[in-house]
Amino acid sequence: MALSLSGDDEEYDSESEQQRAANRPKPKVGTSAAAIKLPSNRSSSGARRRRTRCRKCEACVRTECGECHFCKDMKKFGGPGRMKQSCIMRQCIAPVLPHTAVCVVCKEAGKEDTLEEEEEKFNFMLMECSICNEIVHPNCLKVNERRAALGAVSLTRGSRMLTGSQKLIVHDDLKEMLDSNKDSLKLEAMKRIVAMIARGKNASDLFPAVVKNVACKNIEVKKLVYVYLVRYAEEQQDLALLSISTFQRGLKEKSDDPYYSKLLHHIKTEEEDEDPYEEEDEEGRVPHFRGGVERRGRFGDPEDEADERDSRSALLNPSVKTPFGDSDQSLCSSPQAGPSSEGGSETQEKGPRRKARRKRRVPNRELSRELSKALNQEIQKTEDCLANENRQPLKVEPQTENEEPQRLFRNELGDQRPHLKNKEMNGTPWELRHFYPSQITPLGFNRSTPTNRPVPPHSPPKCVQMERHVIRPPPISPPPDRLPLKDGKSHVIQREVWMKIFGYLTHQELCVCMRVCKTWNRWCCDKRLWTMIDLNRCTSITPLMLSGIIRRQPGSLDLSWTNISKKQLGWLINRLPGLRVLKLSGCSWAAVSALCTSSCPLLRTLDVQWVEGLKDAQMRDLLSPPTDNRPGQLDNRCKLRNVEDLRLAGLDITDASLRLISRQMPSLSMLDLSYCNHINDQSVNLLTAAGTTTRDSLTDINLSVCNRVTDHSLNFFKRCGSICQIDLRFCKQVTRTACERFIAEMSVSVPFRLKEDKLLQKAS
DNA sequence: GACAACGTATAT
DNA sequence: ATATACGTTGTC
Repeated sequence: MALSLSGDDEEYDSESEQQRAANRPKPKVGTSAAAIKLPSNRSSSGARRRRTRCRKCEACVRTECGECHFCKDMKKFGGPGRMKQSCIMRQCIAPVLPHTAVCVVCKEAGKEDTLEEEEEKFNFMLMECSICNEIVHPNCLKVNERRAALGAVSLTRGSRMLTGSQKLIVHDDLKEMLDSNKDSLKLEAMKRIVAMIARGKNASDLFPAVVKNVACKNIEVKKLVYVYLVRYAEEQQDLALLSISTFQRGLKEKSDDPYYSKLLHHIKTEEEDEDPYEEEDEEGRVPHFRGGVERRGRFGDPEDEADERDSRSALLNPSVKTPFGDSDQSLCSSPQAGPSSEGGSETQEKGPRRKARRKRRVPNRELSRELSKALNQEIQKTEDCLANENRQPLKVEPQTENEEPQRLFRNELGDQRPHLKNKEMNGTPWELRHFYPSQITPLGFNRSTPTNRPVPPHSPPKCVQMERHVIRPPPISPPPDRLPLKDGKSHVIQREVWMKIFGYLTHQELCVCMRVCKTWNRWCCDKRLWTMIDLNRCTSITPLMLSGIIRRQPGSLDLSWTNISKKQLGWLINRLPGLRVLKLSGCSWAAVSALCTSSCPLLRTLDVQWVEGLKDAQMRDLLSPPTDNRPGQLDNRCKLRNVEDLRLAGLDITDASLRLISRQMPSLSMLDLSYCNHINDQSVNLLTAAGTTTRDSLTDINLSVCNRVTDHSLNFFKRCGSICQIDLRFCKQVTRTACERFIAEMSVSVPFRLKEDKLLQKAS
């Protein structure tokens, strides 16, 4: 939106940015820079406050790793100290507002700590409006609203009142800014205006001021003017507006710009080019905004590739688009748009108006398309802004157990914050629909290993730069405590009971539930319901999915047979401090190699079976300690030192790898070496040799379909103190007799039995 | 006042 | 697109 302004950059960046731009060229900025601040604009709404670490999350309580890029820059680790960034392993996953933050209304700090009741907590915790950046207690909004004699209105309306109260001032400011001869001010004004439109506000009184800027040389200003005019023309059902002479003049001046020359062409030919396909017009313009259900069916259809980005933008931003009166009914049924009940009501509320408008159809199909395209570009910009918003952690101050007040805030106040609602509300279900394509059937623990390695899709999607986005995990127990009913009462069943019920549902079913209403949407996102995220064989891992994963902070993540890229995987690992189980079977070594540079000290289970290209050399990289041996770099232990369950089936590894494993993985308890053709008796000897830790730690070893393993290996296993299961099924050189002999000999100390042919299991 | 590090401008 | 630099904010 203008939309690109996502409200976020509305106040905070504008002034400081301008100054910065002016001051930047010289590396050393004088202190005067700070002095030139323009407090006037800032006063109309709060400057955005920087967030600070929560000090509680797993990342915050860690010590610096000393290995990462940022640590190495630090003076304490011998670096120059120029980067001034936090250790990558310590990047807070739930940043909070600084404790000096106070409510803009009552000037007091967050008070939720003093309260017991969940709803009260919510009402008295500090929250930040992402449009105006003001920090308020939701309760103070309500109070304000009552004072304004607006009657009993919802919190949602309350927030609108707050922003609405600034409208007059803002309008005057905007006119002034548009009249100024500074492009930067014009740009800022246009950004705000388009943002207002996106919020459903009437900006028609600004039309004369905006039109003056049609000829503005600044391309950004011009684009926004264009967006405004398109919106205005649609609103007024007056395409003639689009060809007003000033507008044309403005475009002509920039006729070398394909964007504008194309548009100009359409405007010029508009009159003679009457649309002969009026009936099809609907089809012609709708594709950009197709609903999710329909889209799901089309997903992956190459013919639709071109539309995909657009349709996705629309899906992500239904209410951004809404003010522009474009097709929208598809969104009503769109699962993406759906989870939020207010999203639905908003659409319904505006429905009739839009229907009426639709009847008086814009005659020029081409132009319509052009408009849709332009609008979608703006919408896309918004989406980008939303992505950026992740960088501004939304977390509000104190972290009670019921976290994510901002999410709540957004949902509650979402109506006039299309950009927020879209991100929070439909980002989730959108991703998740793609998490579980129906054809997915997770591979088991490799008993039915494919004879032909399934080919993971090539050319992984490019990973957006998300390095420094802060993505918050879900609340542990999101409010409200009970489902609010229409009559103002609450449902008799408490949230925790619902949670138990939700606990019985599959993730796919949870995704359906998330579309029911905003409360269910919130509840169904509960971290406890997503301890394990399974994306096995999901053909395309998208950035949205990645952020969805981070928000849920799963303990277990299955990315087997996906086309995840190295960058994506590295990004994920660095942001999943609590990850215990990681399954990457069938991925490329290129991707898995991300583990070489990322530290995941808590990882307990690593599944890298059937990873193409994973041989001895790669195992060495995977298991070798960090290479930095400077003083202070004391951690020379293996990056995967805490892995207890290692799955290496189908790899071309030899004794060289096993030697490393036996030395570097002291906690290794379960080892899967099935289908490893190079594994032989000597390998088993290495694993069980005196002095190795694996000798005592191994409880479960899978050597099925290892054709070089013979009866002799069984003798080595006698040395293992903890061994409980030895799987030698389908090992051609292992005999049943040898297994029976093993059982007989072991019976003195540990009773074993044959569970299946050549599958030895401890009896008790 | 020292230190940490957020958020963004700028360089590559 | 990504990496680097740094003014400035936040904490102690």
